[in-house]
Parts: sequence; structure tokens; C-alpha cells
Amino acid sequence: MAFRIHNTLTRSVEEVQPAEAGHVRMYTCGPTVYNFAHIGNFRAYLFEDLLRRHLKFRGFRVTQVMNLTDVDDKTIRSSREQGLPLKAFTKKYIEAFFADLKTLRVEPAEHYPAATDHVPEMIALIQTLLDKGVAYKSDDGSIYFSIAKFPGYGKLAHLDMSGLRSGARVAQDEYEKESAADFALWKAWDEQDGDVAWDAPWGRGRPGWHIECSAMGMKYLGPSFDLHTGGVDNIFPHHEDEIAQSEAATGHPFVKYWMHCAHLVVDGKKMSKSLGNFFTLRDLVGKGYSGRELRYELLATHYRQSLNFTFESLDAVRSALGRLDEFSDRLRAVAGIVDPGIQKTGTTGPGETPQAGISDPGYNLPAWAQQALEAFTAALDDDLNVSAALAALFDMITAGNRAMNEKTLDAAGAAAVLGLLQRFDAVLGILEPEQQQTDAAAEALLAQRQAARQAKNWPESDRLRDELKQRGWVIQDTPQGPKLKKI
RNA sequence: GGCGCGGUAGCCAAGUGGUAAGGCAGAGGUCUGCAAAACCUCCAUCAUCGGUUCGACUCCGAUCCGCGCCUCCA
Repeated sequence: MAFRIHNTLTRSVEEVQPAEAGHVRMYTCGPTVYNFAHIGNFRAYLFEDLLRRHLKFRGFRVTQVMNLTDVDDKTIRSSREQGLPLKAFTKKYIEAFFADLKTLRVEPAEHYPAATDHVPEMIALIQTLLDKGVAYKSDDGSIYFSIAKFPGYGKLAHLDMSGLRSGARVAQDEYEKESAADFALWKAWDEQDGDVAWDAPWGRGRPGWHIECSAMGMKYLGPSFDLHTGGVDNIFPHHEDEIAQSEAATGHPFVKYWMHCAHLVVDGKKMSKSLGNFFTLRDLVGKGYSGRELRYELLATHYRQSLNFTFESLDAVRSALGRLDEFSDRLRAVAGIVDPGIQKTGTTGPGETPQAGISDPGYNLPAWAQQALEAFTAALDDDLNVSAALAALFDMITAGNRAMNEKTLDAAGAAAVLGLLQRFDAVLGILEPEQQQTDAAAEALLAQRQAARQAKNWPESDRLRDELKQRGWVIQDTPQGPKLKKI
């Protein structure tokens, strides 16, 4: 089995074969840092994270670049409205972005280049395009790319540009372009830009949007690299234009595989502020959802399928994760690893922190776990079919719980399955629970209840259980003793 | 108008030319002092209408509905 992905360029599923064997170079379109990112944005970043993690799971070395677009119309406008220099304005949102990625357990990329730190590279690229005659300067001093000079234009979006040249849709204010579909490589300075400007050989101004990704992608990954991703809305014009300007400049194919994730909708509708269904990650964390829960919700749908975000399904995630945690706890108990979540009353305190061997997966794996590993791998190999991978995981949980009920899983087997879970989690990033804070008062009540139980004082025992429930804790009586779970 | 994606159980969501994964919720049962957790059992004929086929949810056509792109939105 090999890892196969859907390539937008060919509209077919292809095996991942990087130019350099075993090393994938990928460019993932990042945020425009003029605001807090919303959950739709993070759906894309989580898709990219899954891609990255599965590549690594498959043994590839990954070099990932994610750009930070810190100069564009909206960014300039907002920074001026707030009376802040561009860098000072974007700093806040860049920091928020990285904090949000951490909340969602996204693995860091190798490079996070900011557009404003790479203007010289962009100028050089534009100069090359001017020298080659595929770009031209308009009356106002802007530089445009002439799509008529690039025969392959439209190959990614599968657009036939001939129909667009009629001029019917040319906007009034775009008279300076030779063709309506030509796009800006460089925008001449105007008053609205304030002090946001750089000097180029052809005049003062700022780079167009598309050029940053070409310049930075090539700088960090080479003139030709393996993978480029983004949301479907980036296919045209952004990625189409990247291909045109990059390939026109270098004469080499820019990117081998293009992957695009579908959008997220909320309750079946496009997310918009006017509908009141627009959420940033921060909004949802504020409503009490954890990064882990949101990660699961945003990750569990296949990336090429539009994701219907609902609070109902987000609540379902909480239950599903609870079952995952329960399974890990049981495995640890069987493996003889003291679980910090299990409060043993009586002789054993929670002091011992054993480093019991999480053995190398593959050894001692029960048949059902081996089967799960194979199904899990095959699912993700098939264009990141994460839903099927999760199904394999849950099938394993059912089989594993059954084995533990029947006492057919020994300590070594349990340790091996724990090791397998860790391998799964290297890809999914959802299995490690959030730190559960301990509550001394609750533990005292738990001990009292245990004493009441030993005295067979059931009314008192039940009363204490109710009291704990009031405080947000539910009790589970296990063979290892009673356990507290946060509701 | 052009191009593209999708409509699968109460909700979320995979999938296949031969009679539908998984999760959540729900019902019954086992276990438990009672619970909780776990396990077992049950719970859909795949938008509609035609067609192709021995056989379609899966292929083709039409219709309805939802969503996206068609110049800077992941």
C-alpha cells in the first residue's frame, strides 16, 4: 500500500512520490493576519496538519512552509483605522494565530515566512517576469502578469479563459490592464496605503497577493516542489496565478500535487456574521469547548467533503472522546500502569508515577489490534479517509473492551495496545486528554463515600454521590477502586 | 450564464454494481448494593422520477434542494 492523494491538477487520486525520495516539500497557504482566524480557516489548517502527520507516519520527512500574509488591502485598511504601524497591528493576530494552533494541537511547520519579510525576493521574481516579457507596467505604475503569454493558464481551475477575453466583464476601474484576467504582481502606491510601501526598480508600491507564495515557496522549497495545499476557494485565482507566474519565471513545473479542502458550513449554511453563525476558535473556547474537542470535530470529516459544523455534533464529540479516554484508562490499569485519574483510596496514594514500558508496537499486539492498525493505515493511505480511520479505532475499542471484560488481554498485550494508540495519536492528535485538575474537596467526599460503602451505609453513600454530582463529578466504581470523572 | 461539489438513519459521517462502516442520541439486556463505565441485542434501503443491467444506493439522463468558484475569502 502506498499513500495516495487527490490531485486537483489532474482531478485524480495519485500515489505520493516526492522528487527527493522520502522527503516531501509542502507549502500550505496560511492566514491573512488582520483578524482572528475562524473555524473555517482552522478546518483547512487541521486538514494540512493531518496530511503532515500522516506523511510522517508513513515515514516521510516533511518540510512544510506556511506563509503569513501580513500585507493586503484589508490589513492595511484595518491597521490605519487603528492608527497602528502595519507590523504592530499584525503582531497581535500572528500571536493569536500561533496560540490557536497550539490550542488545536497543530504541529508546527518548519517555516512561517511573513510576506513583509520577503519583499526583495518578490521584487526579484517580478523583475524576472518583466525581463521575460510576460509582465508589463501599466500607466499607474502597477505591474501585471499577462495571462495571454502563459499558454497553460487555467489548467488548475480547468477554466477556459478564451471566453473571458471578450471584455464584457471588464470593470470600469481596470482599464489599465491589457486583459481583464491579468493579475497584479505589484500595486503602485496610492494614498490609502499610507506608509506601507517598498521601493522597486519600477517604482514605489507593494506586492500583489499571489506573488508572495511563489517567492517564498521557491525560496524555502526550491523552484519546483511536491505539494501545495489550501482551501478550494484558493484554486482560482490564487493558485492558478501562482502557477502562471512561477512557471513563467523558472520554466519548471511549480508544484506536482495540489490539494484543496472543502469549506465548512454551520447548520448547512455558509458561515457569515449576518446569520450569527460565524465563529472564531476563541468564541467556541469561550463557550466551554476544548481545543481537543474542536480538533476532533474539525478533523473527523473527509477534507474534500464540506463539513457541517453543528453544536449537536460537537457535543457528540465530547462523549466519543470520553469513551476513548475510558479505554486508555482501562488499558493502563491492565498494563499495570498507575493512572493518575484513578484515585485509589486506602493504602495506595497517587504518589507513584511508574514509567511502565509502552512497548514497541507490533510486538504482543492482539489480532484485533493488528487488524485495527492495518485498517487505520489503509484508510489514511486512501486520500486521508479519516472517517474510516476513526471507525477502525472505534472498532478496536469495542474489541479491546470485550477482551478486557473477558480477561483475555494480559499486561504485555495491554501495553502493546497502548503503544499502538500512541502511534495512532501521532496522526490524530486527539487521544491525550486535557489535564484534569484535581479537587481536594471532591476527593475528600469520595473517601467519605467509600467509607460509607464499606459500612454498607447505602443511603449515605448515595447522598455523597449526589453531592459530588452537584459539584460536577461523576463516580465510577472500578476493580481498582472508585474513580472521579469530570462531567 | 459557465465550471464544480453534495443530498445516506433523530444528529454527524464513511462506503460499494450483488441487498448499507463508525460516532452521538434512543430502546431492551448483562454486570453493579443501586449507579456509572463497559459489553450484548435492536434501530436506514441511501432526495425524486426515468433508463441501462440478471441485479443499482453505487452507472446514465432529467427534476428538486443545498453549497462553492468565475479576480485577492480556508
